[in-house]
Amino acid sequence: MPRFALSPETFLPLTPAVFHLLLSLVDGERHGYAIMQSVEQSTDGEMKMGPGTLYGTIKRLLAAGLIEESEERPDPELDDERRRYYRLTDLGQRALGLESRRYQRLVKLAQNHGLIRALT
Amino acid sequence: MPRFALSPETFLPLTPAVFHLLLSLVDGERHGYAIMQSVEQSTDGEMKMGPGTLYGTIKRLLAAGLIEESEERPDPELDDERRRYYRLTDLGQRALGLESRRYQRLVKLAQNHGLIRALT
DNA sequence: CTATCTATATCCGCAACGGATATATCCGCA
DNA sequence: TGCGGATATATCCGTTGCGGATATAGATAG
Repeated sequence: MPRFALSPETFLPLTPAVFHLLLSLVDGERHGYAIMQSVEQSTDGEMKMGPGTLYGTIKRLLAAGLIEESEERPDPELDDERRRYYRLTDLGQRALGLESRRYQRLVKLAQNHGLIRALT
Repeated sequence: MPRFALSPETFLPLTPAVFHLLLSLVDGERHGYAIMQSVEQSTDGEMKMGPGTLYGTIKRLLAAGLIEESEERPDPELDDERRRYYRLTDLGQRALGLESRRYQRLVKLAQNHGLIRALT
């Protein structure tokens, strides 16, 4: 936990790995391995996150205060004790929102220059 | 110049610095210092590219074949001999288009998760 | 009972970023 | 005409982050 609450702008731009990891937590808690699968699935296999990137990035995001570990466990029947669950902090949520808006402006720029068409 | 023409997909995802540099060349040739100013201006000062990032990135993009140096000089009256002009290669153009579309899909994802609103 | 998947974690080489520094030219202006 | 700030390119190098390889071990299916 950082001694001073940093403003989310200081983390921008996010690296692609960080962006995808945060995005995979936007709907609720997930454990590491599930994040890995979620990133690959939501990008149709385009983005693959190996264990080195995954756990290294988790560690950095914890230290930066963008995610935090959850103590809640699911039903013991469905649980796997090895798992460690993570969720977005308010700071992480805000950084993700800001970065998404940044992407949106870049898409607009690219459209204005004829690189891509607007979606119908 | 690479011995084998790589497909543009192999360069994805682009780093933010690379993306902005390529984007600033999409409308035509520019010299290094003008790229720096263009990036800052087109992002309303949000993205600032110092000389270390600028010239280091230019060197890497030349080696990768995404940009190339232009031999054409403007009117001698308007010219500054110190300048070195660069333009996108076909490969660079394609990589930029692919990355823009990738951003577009990510924006869509973020919208579906309520992180941002769709633009009118 | 054994192979494969799940799950976490660390190591470490490599690439990229980016501030600092250096050098020199261009240009407006006093 | 000469002074200073903006223009312009380039390198150096410390720090960060990526990402494949490797290790360990419990869960699961056949």
